[in-house]
Amino acid sequence: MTTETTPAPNFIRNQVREELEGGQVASIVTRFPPEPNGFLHIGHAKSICLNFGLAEETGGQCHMRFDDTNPAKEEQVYIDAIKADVNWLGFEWAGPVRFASDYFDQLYAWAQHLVREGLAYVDDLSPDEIREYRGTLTEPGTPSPYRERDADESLDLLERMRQGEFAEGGRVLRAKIDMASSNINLRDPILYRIRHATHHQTGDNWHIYPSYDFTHGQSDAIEGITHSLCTLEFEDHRPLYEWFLHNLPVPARPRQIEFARLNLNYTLTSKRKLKLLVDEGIVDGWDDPRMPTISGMRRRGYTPASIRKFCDMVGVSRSDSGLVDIAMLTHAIRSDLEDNAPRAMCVLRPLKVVLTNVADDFEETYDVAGHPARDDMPVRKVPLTRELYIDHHDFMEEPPKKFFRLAPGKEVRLRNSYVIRCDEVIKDDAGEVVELRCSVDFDTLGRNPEGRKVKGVLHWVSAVHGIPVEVRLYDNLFTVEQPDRDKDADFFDHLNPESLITCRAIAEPSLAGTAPETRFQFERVGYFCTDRYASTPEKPVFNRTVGLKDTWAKIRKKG
RNA sequence: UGGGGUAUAGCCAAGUGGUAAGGCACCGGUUUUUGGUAUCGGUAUGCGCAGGUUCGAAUCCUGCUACCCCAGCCA
Repeated sequence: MTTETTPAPNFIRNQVREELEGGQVASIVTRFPPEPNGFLHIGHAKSICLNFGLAEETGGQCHMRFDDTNPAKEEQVYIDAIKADVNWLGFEWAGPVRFASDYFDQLYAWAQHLVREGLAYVDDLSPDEIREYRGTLTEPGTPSPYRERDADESLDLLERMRQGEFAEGGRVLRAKIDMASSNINLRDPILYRIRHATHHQTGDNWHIYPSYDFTHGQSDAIEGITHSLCTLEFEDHRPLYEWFLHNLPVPARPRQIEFARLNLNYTLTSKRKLKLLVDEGIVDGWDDPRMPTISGMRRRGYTPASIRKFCDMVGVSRSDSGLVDIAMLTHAIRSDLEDNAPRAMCVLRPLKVVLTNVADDFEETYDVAGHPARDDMPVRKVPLTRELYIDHHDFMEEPPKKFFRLAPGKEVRLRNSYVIRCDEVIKDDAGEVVELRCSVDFDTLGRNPEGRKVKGVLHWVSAVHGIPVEVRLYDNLFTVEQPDRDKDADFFDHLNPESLITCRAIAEPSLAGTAPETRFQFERVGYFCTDRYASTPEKPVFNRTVGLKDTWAKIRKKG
C-alpha cells in the first residue's frame, strides 16, 4: 500500500467529525449494502471508500451487508465476487458478513405490528390497479378499497401470504400513510410482495419478501448503524425511512445521508447495463478488463491503491450533474505504477534490425536497473545481438519534422545500449519495410556521441533471446463520453471496435516465467499486467492497463 | 405544469460574511539514455442570472433560469 494523504474534506466527513467532537455520537457505524445482483463497479468503489474509509479514519466500524430482498435477481456468485472485491480493495468489515435476510423474522414481526397499529393493510388490488390508484406526479392518488380493512383480516391474509397460499401479484402488504402526498413514496408504499422463489440464503422459507424501503432502515437500526450513506436518488425515500423508524419499536435511530453517485465519461456505471454487455457477449464476462467493474479493473492491472486514490481525488458532494473525466482514473494508476512498477522492454509490432558492423555471433549483455529511481528492484540482464527488433511505429521512411526516431540516414539511441544509424531499408515484394540495416557507433555506450545530439531513444529486444508473448491492448469500450445519454438510442451503437487489439509481441528475456497478475512498465509504451487467468509463466499474456502519456501523438495530431 | 435536489475554470472539488484551496486536463520553461518521470511557471477581476442587505457577499435576503431524481409488487 502506498502512502495516502489525509482524505479531502467533504460534507459527510465534516458532519461526522462535528458529531464526534460534539459528543452526539461516541463512535460511528457505517455499512456497505450491495444487492448481490451483479458485480461491483467503480461507482461502488466510491461508496466503499466512503463508508469503510470514514469508519477507519474515526475508529468506527463498517458493516458488510447484502441487501438481499429480491431473490429473483440475486445469486451466490455475486455474493462471492462482491466479498472478494471489497477485500481486494483493502477493506475489512466489522463482524460477520450480514444479510438483510437475517432480519426477515424481525421484519415480519414489525409488519404485523404496523397492521395491529392500523398503519398497514393487505391490499388485494392488482399491480395495474395499484398503479392507477397511485395517481401521477401532479394528481393525488386514490385510497384502495381495501385500505380500511380490518386489522385481524389483514393479519390473517398476511400470514396466508407468507404460507404461500396466494399467487404472485395477488396481494401485497402496504403501509397506510397518505395517498395524497406530494411525495409518491408516501402513497401507501408496498411493504411485502409475494414471490414464490428460492432465496439464496433462506431457501424456501418465505413466500413473501420485504421491499427495499421496509428493509433498509430497520436493518440499519438493528445493526446500530449511525450513518446510512446512500446516493441522491434515495433522497425522496428519506421521509419513509424515518416514518418506519418512528412507528416501529426499533432499537436505534440511524440517519440517512445522500451523496452524488459517480459518473465517468466513456464508461457505463449501471449494473443493469453492464449486465447487458455480459449477457449479450459484448465482453468476456463481468471481469473483462474493459469493464469498469472492480474485478475487471483488477484484471486490467489497476491497483487497489490507485482506485482508492481516484475515489479520494473525485471527492464526495451533492452535485448531481457530475461527469468525471476518465483522465483522473488513468492519472491515479499511472502515478502508482510510475513509482512501483519495474521496467522492461517489449516490442509490440516487431521490425527486424540487423547490425551490419558486428560479427555474426556478436553478443553483449547489460545489467539494467529494474526501476530508474529505486534500487530495491532486481537488476535484469538485457542481451544485445546482431539481429534485434524495434517497433514498427519507431521507423518512418519519410519522417515528418520533429520525428526523432529512426529513418533512413538518421541516428537513434538503443535504450541502455549504443547509438545506431539506419543505412539501408529492405522491403518485400509488396513494398513493405521488413528489415533495417544499421551500423553501431561503438563510442556511445554509456556516453553521448561527440559533436552531435541524438535525441531519439528506442526500446528493442534481441531477436535471439527475445521471447514471444501475447499483448492485449485495451481501450475505452465506448467512443462517446456518455454512451447512455440518449434515452432511446442504444448504447450498443457507440461501442469502440478497437477496445481490444491483440499483438504478438517480443519481450526481453527477463520477462520469461512471469507469474499471473504481475505489473510492469514497458518502457516508452505503457503499463502492463499479466492476465490473472490467461497468463502462465510459460506463455505470458500481458494486458495493457494504460499507456504512457504520448506527447508525440499529441504533436502529430496538432499537425 | 406536484414534490425533492443541484449550480464555483474544460472536468472533479474546497470554501458557511473578511476579499476564490487543491487535483485532473491544457499551455510554456528546465532536466532527462523512456517524446515517460521530476521540476518551475501560466490558466475564474470571478462563484448559474438579476436585484437587495452590508464597510465588506460565492457565502445572507428576494426573484428568476438551467439541469438531475421520483408515478417498480427493483434497489
